[in-house]
Amino acid sequence: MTAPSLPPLTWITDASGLEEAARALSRAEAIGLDTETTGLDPYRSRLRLIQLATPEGVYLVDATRVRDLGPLKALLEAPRPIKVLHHAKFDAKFLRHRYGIRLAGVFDTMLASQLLGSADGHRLSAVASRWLGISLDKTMQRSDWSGALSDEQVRYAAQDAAILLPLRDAMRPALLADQLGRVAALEFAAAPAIGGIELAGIRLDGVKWLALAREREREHAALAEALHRELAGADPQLALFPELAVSTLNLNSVPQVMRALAQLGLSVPDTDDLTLGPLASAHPVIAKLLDYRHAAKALSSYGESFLSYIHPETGRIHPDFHQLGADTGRMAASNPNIQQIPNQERYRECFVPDPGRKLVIADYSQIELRILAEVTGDAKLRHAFESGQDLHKLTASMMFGTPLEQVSKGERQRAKALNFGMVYGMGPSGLATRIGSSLDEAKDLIERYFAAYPGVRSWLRQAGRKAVETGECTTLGGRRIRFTPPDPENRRAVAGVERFGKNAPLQGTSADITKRAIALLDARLPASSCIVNVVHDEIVVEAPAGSASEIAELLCETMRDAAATYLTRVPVTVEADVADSWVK
DNA sequence: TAGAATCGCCAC
DNA sequence: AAACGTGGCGATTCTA
Repeated sequence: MTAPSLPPLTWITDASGLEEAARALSRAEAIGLDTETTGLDPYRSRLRLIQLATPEGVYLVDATRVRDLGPLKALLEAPRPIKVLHHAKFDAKFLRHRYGIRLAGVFDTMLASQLLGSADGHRLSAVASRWLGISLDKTMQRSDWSGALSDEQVRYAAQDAAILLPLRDAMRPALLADQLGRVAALEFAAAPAIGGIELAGIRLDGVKWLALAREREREHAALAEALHRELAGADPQLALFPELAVSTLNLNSVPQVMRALAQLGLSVPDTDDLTLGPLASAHPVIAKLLDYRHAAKALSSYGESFLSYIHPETGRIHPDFHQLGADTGRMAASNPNIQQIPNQERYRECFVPDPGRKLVIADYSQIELRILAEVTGDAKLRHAFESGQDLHKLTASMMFGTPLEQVSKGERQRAKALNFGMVYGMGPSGLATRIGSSLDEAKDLIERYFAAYPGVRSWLRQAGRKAVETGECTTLGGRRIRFTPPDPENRRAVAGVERFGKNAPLQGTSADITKRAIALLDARLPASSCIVNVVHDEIVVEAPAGSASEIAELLCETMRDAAATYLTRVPVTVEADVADSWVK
């Protein structure tokens, strides 16, 4: 379980050494690539070492002495040799920021490990141990890399790069045996591009945001005062000491609010929006409580504290994107979660381009329903998209036998709920709650929906069954989503897996498409433009004002190309807008 | 008392 | 009791 002996080390401290190394490296089929930095933030930390490994030896580039990586640029940006990295996004960000190098031809052992779906733990040490039976000492990882390096640091740095080659040799056959070659190529190509998105960040107008926050603070305070009066006044005991009551009742506490409501004669099983919403019209205090919670949420998540995410050096927000954040293959984001900014204009208009530039906002229209049409092959659903007509209206027309031009608002609304519900594996009771109908009515609607789209019924049934039986779902991009099959006796667990089995291939294929678009865009966009945000089926690019309309066209075309890689029987529509803020 | 668990809610 | 999928996160409450 010890590390193999280290191949010879070659220090690179000047341009001629680098050129010689580049010649040797370009002959390799694959090279291990790793970097050591003084910190995690590309804007505030420096690259200290660049380690490049071949089976013959490891080159150590002293980045404090070699400022120009020119001789390596072509090699790092070309598809060959393969660059093997662990968590390529991290190194790619530094290389792009410090040297303008757009890393390509990547094999990422971290992503490979995640795709292979082994147990948790995808750090290099865990992966090396799992695949090579080697124990790596990572104590040097967080050591001080800013000054002179100890022998131990150098050994550690070289070993991290050297280990990547045998690691790839071990993982590649496993990926191929598991039919994961296609999705691995997709993820590997997207990784440096996603690093580019983090590096670019997105500008937030702090003045505007703060004004919005202040407005909400006033709202919040007024609602809190009114609620305290109404809720505390109801308690005969507390009514004797209203001042005390005002200071003790915590409006953010579910049990406390529940008790206070009970004293008003309003006993509720839950205090969430779904439960209280229908009661709001009859009870003003509940309406006020919901308003209060809205303001409280706005303030805690999207108040003044949000400004701390603005990077002092760039003046922009640089969220973390988790490439394989969801089991379905979707990305997740954090610090902040840029994918859950309120969809209201007053928030979104605070996200702006630099002066003289524009935001180009593009999104796929109803992509998951188009994927549903593709995978089910349902002739009517495919035809609906081919016709280019209003899908929900068309669905309503088929469900209710109403001529297209006579479809009522209510009919269209119900058809829309059905269309969206199908993507989530919704059942009769879920639909009934959603649209406020009886269970029988919901059952009738579902029956009408499946009568309109018979191919959808059979596919969904099969997808649910397959997930339960095999413990696996697949996407059109070749992604395999594996999980422990449910206990057949556990009806709830079985139902849950059935719903997942219906949704995951659709959501996951959507992720495949968006990631493909990200990778293609990174290669096609001119250097003056960059992707600044991605929200599942939406891509935002910042571009010079003068070329924004051309970039919009390029964005649309590229997103369509990405979709066409996986959807061959259904047309895909992309809508793009050029704007001065993140508002379409 | 720190961290885990839970509730509630934001997005697509 | 549950009730349509995927996440992240703030505030409160629980737990060791």
